Amino acid sequence: MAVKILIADDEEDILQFLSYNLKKEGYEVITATNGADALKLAKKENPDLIVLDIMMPVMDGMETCKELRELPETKDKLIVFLTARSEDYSQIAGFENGADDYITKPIKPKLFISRIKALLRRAQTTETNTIIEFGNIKIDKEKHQVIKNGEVLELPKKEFMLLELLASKPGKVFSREIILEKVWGEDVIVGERTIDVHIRKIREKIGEDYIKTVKGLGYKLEY
Amino acid sequence: MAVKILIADDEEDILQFLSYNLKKEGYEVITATNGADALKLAKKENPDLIVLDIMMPVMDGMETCKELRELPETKDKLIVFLTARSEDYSQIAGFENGADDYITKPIKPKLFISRIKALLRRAQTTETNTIIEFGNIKIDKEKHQVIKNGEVLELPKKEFMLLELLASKPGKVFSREIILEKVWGEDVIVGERTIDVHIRKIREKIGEDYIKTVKGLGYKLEY
DNA sequence: TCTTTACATTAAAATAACCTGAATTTCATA
DNA sequence: TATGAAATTCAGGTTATTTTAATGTAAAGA
Repeated sequence: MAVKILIADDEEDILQFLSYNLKKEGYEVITATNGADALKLAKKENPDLIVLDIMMPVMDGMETCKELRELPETKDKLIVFLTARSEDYSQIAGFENGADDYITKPIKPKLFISRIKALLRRAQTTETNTIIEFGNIKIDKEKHQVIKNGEVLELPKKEFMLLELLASKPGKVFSREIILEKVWGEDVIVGERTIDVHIRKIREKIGEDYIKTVKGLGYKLEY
Repeated sequence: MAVKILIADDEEDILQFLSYNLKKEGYEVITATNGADALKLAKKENPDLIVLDIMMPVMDGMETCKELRELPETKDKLIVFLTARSEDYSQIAGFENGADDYITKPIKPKLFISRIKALLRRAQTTETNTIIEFGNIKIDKEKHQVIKNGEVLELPKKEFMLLELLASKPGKVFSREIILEKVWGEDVIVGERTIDVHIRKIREKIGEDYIKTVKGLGYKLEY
C-alpha cells in the first residue's frame, strides 16, 4: 500500500511542484489550499504524513497543526512545516507537540524528498523480528541470508523476498495474486510464470522439499 | 587531552565572562559571535560541548542547533542553550533533537560550571568503545586509524566513516539510503555513485574480501 | 482417449545494478 | 591563495538479476 501524503499550501505552484516530486517517488499525494480543507481531508483520507505551509488563508499552518494534534485520529500523524527563510524560528518552535520537522523555502526537491523519507523511516517502529526459523532453515532479514544446516545461502532480492513471504506464515497457501502484490508491488505488471521461475530458483537452493505447489491455489512452505 | 568547549554569543561581555570561568576550570575554550560562525567552528574544531545563545544575529541558537543535529560530525555533540529569563521555556522546547540543557541568564558562574560538568560527566559514562575489530582488521575511532595485520592505514574522513558504519554491525546489509543518511547526513545530497567510489577506495586499502555487495540492497561487511 | 488446464522447465532477452577510470570540483592546510 | 588530497560526478562497460517466451509435462474433465 502506497504511502499517502497530504500537502496544504495556498500557492498552486508549490502544490504542483511538491506533488510532482513526491509522486515521482511513488507516494500518493492529496492536496488542500488552506488549513480548514487540510483538516477535513486529514480526517477523511488518513494520510501518513502532512505537509503544512505556515502562511495560509482561512486557517494557517500553526493553527491547523494545533487542531490536528487535538483530534484523536490525527494526533500522532507526522507533520512538516514549510516556512519562509525569513520567518522567525522562535515563532514556530513555540508549541508543545509541534511539527516533526521544518523545511524552509525555497525548497530544493532532493532535500525535500530526503527529509520526508527520513521522517517516514524513523516513524516505522514496526520493525519486526529479523530472524525467521522453520525446520532446519533460518532466514536472517538483516543480514539478508538464508542458512540451511549452517550452510549460508545468499539469495538475490526477489528470491529472498518471495521466500520471506512464504516463511512468514508456514503452511499457509499464498495465491499468485497475493504473491505478486506483496513481492512485486501492486502496480508492477509481470507475467505469472515469473513466479514459477523464482520458485524454481529457490527450490534449487534450499532443497526441493520445502516449497509445495498447491494446484489451482498457489504455493506454501512446509517442513 | 583537555575538554574543548565552544561558546557562541553575540555579547562580548558574556563571551569573556564564560570563557574566563571555563578556562579557570581547565577547559579549552573557543568562541564565536554568531550561529553561522559557530557551525563552522564546530565542524573544524570538534568541541566536546557547545554553548549557544538563543538570540544571535546571522543565525540564531535554535537554527544553529538544528543544523548541528543534522551534520553527522556534530549530531551527537552536547548542546546547551542560553536563554533570557523572560523567554518562555515552552518556546524552545519544540524541537525533536533539541538541546541537552538550558541555562537562563543572568548566569551565575558556579551554577553554570556545575551544569557543564554534570553534562560532561553524564556523556562520558556512555562513551562507546573506540575500537572495533573484525578478522585481521582493527578500527580505532579515536586515533582515526585502520590497522590491518599490524600495518597502519590512514583512511580519509568519508572512507573512514563509511567503513566504521559497516563495521558497526558486521553482516548487516546497509542500504545506500541509510549509508547516505548516516555518513553524509540527511540533507547532504550527493549522487549514489559516490558511495560506490568510496567503497572501492576502501576495498583497495583493506582488501577486496571484506565488503560485500548485495545487489539491489546495499553493502555489508563480512569476514 | 482426447482435450484442457495449470504448472514446470529452459534458454535467451531485457533490465537494473554496479564497477571503473578519468575528469572535475571541493576542501583543508600550509 | 596556492597546493595537493579528498570528494564527487560522469559515462561507458560489465555483470547479476529479472523477465519473457517457447515448449514440456502431468492431472482432471469431457
